[in-house]
Amino acid sequence: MSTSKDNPGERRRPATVSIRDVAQRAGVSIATVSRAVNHISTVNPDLAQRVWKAIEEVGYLPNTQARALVSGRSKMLGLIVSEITNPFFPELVQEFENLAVAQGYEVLIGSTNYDPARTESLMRRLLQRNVDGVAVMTFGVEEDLVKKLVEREFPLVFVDAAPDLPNIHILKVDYAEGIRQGVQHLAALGHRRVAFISGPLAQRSPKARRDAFLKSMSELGLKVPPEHLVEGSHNMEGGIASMERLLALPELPTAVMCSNDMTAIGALHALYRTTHKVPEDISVIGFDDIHLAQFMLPPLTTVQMSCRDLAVAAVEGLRAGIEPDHPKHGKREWHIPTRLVVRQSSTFPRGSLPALSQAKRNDP
Amino acid sequence: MSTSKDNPGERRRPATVSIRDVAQRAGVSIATVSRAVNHISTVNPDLAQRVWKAIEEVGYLPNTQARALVSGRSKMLGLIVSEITNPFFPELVQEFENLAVAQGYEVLIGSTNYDPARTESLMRRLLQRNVDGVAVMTFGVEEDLVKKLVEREFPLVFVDAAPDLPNIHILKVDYAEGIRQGVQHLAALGHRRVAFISGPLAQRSPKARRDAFLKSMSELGLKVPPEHLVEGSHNMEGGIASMERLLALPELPTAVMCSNDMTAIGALHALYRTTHKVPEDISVIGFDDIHLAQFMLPPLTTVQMSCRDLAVAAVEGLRAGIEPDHPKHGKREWHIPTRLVVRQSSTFPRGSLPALSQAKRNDP
DNA sequence: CAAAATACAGCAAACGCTTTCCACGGAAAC
DNA sequence: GTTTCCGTGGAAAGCGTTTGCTGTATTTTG
Repeated sequence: MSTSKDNPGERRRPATVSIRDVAQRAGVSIATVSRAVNHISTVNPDLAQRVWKAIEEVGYLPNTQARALVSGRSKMLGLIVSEITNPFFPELVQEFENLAVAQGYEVLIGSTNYDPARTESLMRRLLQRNVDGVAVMTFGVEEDLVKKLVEREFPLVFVDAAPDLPNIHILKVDYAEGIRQGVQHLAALGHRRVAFISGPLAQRSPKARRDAFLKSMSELGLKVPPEHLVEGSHNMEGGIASMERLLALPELPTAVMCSNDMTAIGALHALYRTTHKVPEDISVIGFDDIHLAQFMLPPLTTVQMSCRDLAVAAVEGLRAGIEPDHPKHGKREWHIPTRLVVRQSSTFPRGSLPALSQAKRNDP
Repeated sequence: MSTSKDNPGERRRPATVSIRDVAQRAGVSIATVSRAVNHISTVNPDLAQRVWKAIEEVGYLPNTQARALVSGRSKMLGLIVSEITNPFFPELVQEFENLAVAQGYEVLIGSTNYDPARTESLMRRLLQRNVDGVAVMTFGVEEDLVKKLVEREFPLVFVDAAPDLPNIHILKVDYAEGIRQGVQHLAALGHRRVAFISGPLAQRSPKARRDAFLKSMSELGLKVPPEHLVEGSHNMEGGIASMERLLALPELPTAVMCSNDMTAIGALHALYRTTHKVPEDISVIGFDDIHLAQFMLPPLTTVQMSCRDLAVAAVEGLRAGIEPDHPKHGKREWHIPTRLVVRQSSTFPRGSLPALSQAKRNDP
């Protein structure tokens, strides 16, 4: 029956306004209301006018669930991140959400916290809620996570790497570009002993960053002794611990690159507690360029990976997989550039004059 | 017709497994499957067993949308925050989400960014998605935001203040408690000139914090000259700017309390750039106790407002409003305690000896 | 001016699920 | 042995939308 029956007291929970109320008010059938709402051209403009007026008057909001049921599209997207409390992700979430909402989608966010069980149940939740697609923005994909979804031809977006299957989109972050810029920046300043604090190497993306670092170093003929490669955890605690390990070394590096900004911030903190000055004694470079980076002391030189770029590609990728007539329908790979942002946490190594005089080359 | 009809090739987009597939597989009616899924006691255990087995085999996930449509419950909660990029909120979101999910709810998150238009459309989105309740955790409620929802008897949770209406729950944060502890802590150390950097005073909660500060100060007979009260913006930029204004004063305060941690962190940064040392020259106290606080240099003394407490109260409040037989059904106010966490950003004012003169340290 | 084409409102059938109603037994009560 | 009752499962009625089809004015065409 219509929600707006004669007995106004006997409603369900929320006195929800349905399409029938609008129809009654406007004196038309619900079909006409539906068509008016969806801007279907066959409806008489006068009638449409009347319908819109009625909608305004009764305060009607189309029920998305019912719509989803019949259209098979929930207009919801899943967004999986590894840790919402890592400052990079809120920035990404923000961008993603803005873009998605602008396209009429709602976003269901979940964080894996690197816990497979949690990830498993997260996937189930998203499927059950009938999301139209999922962007997996955790920078380290658990393999089994994919399988669950790949079977159906489900629109998915991954970062860095993913199986080569229809409707699986992939955001190829160009780590090499930005990291090479960072390494060359340091080398040009005269640094020869550059250490690297990585993320958890079990994950693909931290590994890719470290590899890019090693490649860039070797391109310049610079050696990286194994003790200059330490494994962090992509958070501040890991950055602090890793930096402390580096500081315990008999021969200190003159510069440290970090796999992400939180690690770099942790490194800065570890250094503040010592007598070593940043950047005079040790230069520090981060990765991500989170908002916080520019407020560090000194402001952090870092490799920027724009979360706007990431979000745009993710949403477009998803839409391309969902909407059959999306312009980029065929596209499956999206290039995400990175670039160095020089601030004040990097300078000449102590005792070395501008890069002209590479006087002290302790490293062959 | 049934999804599992004779022509298995002609499905809609995602080859979704429906309740009918399970029924067919288990050789029972869909009603039986439904009852088994919902653990209704009247179903024969043997049959239930068979149903569960079939569910497992075909990989069935109940369609939440369809469920919501008929039950009138979407099992989704709205969570409104002011700025997802403010580190306090991701921590809150995380807690809230964990609790909600544990109760079978999904969470739709939105940030207002202090923009009324954005807030307006956010509300509309949430209503349209049929969320069962909304927690408005932005610490400064826009009045008109309430009206939209209050008309229906919609479960709502607010922080600090809200109209006195059925199903409107309110999280009363006990600012006085923690802030008094902070002020007394400073006074006990010997501070007499304590400045306060507030949040945007147009909002209720920043104002409440400032009032709590003023009250605590006057309780101790300490005067606060107007120039020691500066208005920040609850972010780092505001903290930096406000601290700089304080530093330009002819007579500096010996301690600064801040309305939230990001402000305090900004203040710390502003101080680092000068010759003033924290805490030797100026003590700094924050509010919130975000994760970052303990990693500051020096680790930040701050008033803790547990976002776990907040999240628990918010979820319980919402559930109390949604589920008619919830234990706390009548409850409408929830008390959120705050307490001082002393770290290393606060100490004796320079030139003053330990607080012998001042009676006794009376922080609990 | 009749016939055909067009425009467009309304009916009714899904969408996947829950819930209510009812029929069918068998067990307990008389 | 008949009646009452209860546990059980099948059939059907929605939940709020969209949409294909039907039907009726209205307009265009020959």
